[in-house]
Amino acid sequence: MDGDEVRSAASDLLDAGAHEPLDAMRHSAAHVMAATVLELFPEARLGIGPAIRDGFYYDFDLPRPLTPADLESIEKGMQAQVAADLPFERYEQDRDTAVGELEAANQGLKVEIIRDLPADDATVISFYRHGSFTDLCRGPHVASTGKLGPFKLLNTAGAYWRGDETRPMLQRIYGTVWDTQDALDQHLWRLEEAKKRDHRKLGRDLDLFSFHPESPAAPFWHPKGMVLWRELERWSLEVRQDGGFDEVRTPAVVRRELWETSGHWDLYQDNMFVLDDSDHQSGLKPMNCPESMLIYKTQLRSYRDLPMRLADYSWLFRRERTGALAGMFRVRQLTQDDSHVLCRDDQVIDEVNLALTLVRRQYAPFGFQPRFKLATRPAKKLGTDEFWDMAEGKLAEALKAADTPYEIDAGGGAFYAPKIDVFLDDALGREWQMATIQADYQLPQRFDLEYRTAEGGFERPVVIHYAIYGSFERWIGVITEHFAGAFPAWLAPVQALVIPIADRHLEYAAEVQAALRQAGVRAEVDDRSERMQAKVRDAQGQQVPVMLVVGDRDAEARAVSPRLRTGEQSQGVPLDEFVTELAGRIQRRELWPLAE
RNA sequence: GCCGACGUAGCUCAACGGCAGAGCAGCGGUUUUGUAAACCGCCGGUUGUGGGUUCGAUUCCCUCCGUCGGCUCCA
Repeated sequence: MDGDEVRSAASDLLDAGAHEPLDAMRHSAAHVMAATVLELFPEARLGIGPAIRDGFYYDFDLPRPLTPADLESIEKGMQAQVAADLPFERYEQDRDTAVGELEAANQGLKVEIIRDLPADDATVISFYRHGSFTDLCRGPHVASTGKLGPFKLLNTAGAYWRGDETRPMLQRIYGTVWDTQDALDQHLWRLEEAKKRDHRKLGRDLDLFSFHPESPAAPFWHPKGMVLWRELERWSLEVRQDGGFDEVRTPAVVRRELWETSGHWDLYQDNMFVLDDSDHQSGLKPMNCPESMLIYKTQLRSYRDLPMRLADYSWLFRRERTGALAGMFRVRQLTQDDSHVLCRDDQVIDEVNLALTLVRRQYAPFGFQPRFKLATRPAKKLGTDEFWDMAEGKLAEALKAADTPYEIDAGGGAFYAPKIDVFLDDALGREWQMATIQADYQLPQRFDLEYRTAEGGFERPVVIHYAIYGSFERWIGVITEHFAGAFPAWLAPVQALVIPIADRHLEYAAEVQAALRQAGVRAEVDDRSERMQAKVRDAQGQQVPVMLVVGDRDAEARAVSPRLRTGEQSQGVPLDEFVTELAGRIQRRELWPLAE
């Protein structure tokens, strides 16, 4: 669930919002579920129950934790209500009556919602009723409970009342409902498929990385994972180099004074690993930017030096809260493909434009089509409205200059600057936020950066930050799930596996391997004393892009019989010809071989 | 950090108050094979940790560690 869903969930009762038929169905399903829960637990207090992407949830204050068996009985109760085909009826009440009735029904949480509604007379307190169940609700709903599509309750989870961790924790039940059985089955299949592709499982099966309790949430990279990492790194550095970047590297242990200057000591310390030495305090760096500021300041810069583009791929350390950790998606030690551009104010648009170009280029060999959102000023912000008008305007202009369609994420900006967020849709239709591009006017001020102008005066530069993969860790997690472990050949840890049919073919297999390696292909020989069929099976399991079966016929003709992991195979392909073709595809970073 | 669930061999799982088991993997041997699993044998465990209840705990209770689903956080 992403941030937008959270926001829409929280404002559900204040917002007519859902007008899609599917949304109405989902919201109605939440009511049907709440009705059943009240039957089973008459003392239950109701929180909120909105439609969300793919389904719905409802929050309850219950006398005891729910069990999977409870979910089953709730589902049964819901089925009964669907069978009864109870109509949904809307009615309105004035504020006092509504509060009185809800208080009588022990629904204090609902009372709180009403109390927080705007107090003007135009505010209508509307309720929806079906059967004996009524709920404070803006609607709309389907006509009757019989109109609910096929549904399934998925899981339960704790959720703070109104998303506030100082408030009581309620029990949330998630469910999904669709207009057809087919659509429901497909959704359940996607959930199932996501489980199979889980990068934590594939990372182990493909021997890419491991996690250990000795260093929770910090990945240990195995040889194959490291190959993948280096390929990704090589590609992103190539993109940076073509974009006019220079690479730098900065220390991990940094004294407190720097973080005080950057503001992290005050604002981010909870997320930092702080080290105490005898005479001073330090912090492991959670971000690279402050240190790049120091590099900038080692000389008096001229307007001619700008833009100065620095890439810093150092290790970062963030003391993430235990409950937030999630495989590669949230780790405590990470590496960003971090980019800082120090430029003049009049260069901001061009530099953001360049960033957008680099983002698209870096994503291309993965087959991703990024989508962009302009995240504008939040309620709690630094700086004047004039500043925000200017900063948002520049980002918008850069998006336009780069001919980039985008959405607006109103209020989604950081408190000190607007940003452009970049999103990807993976093979299962899941949305991931990856890159973020920010034009930062605060940090140069904090570090008192300046440059000599043509006129001999001093001006303050702007810093544009972005990381395109985001972090290597998270990127590897995402692409592992996107490709289900079947990485394109240019990324695959083993690109070609030579499979000799019998021991007498080992010598020729070694020749084939040497020819491949000569051409820059990561090639191995499966010299185990196994049947060829078993070697093929294992290679398929490891998602090796290309298997090269060699036997008598091949050795004699200096040929190979390739099999792609897609199942496609041919025989007697001349060795040189095949090596050239494969090496070419790898060098061009083709999205190959792909299942259908 | 909070709510809930989970933790048994390298992996996937069984046993659920009474001798801890299977498949795969690994190792040894046999087999030398033409495109998704050859055959035989062997090894493998202080049931995450510490404590409690019990004649007896993998099983029940508590602590801690870790993981998972969410919430919160993601300057």
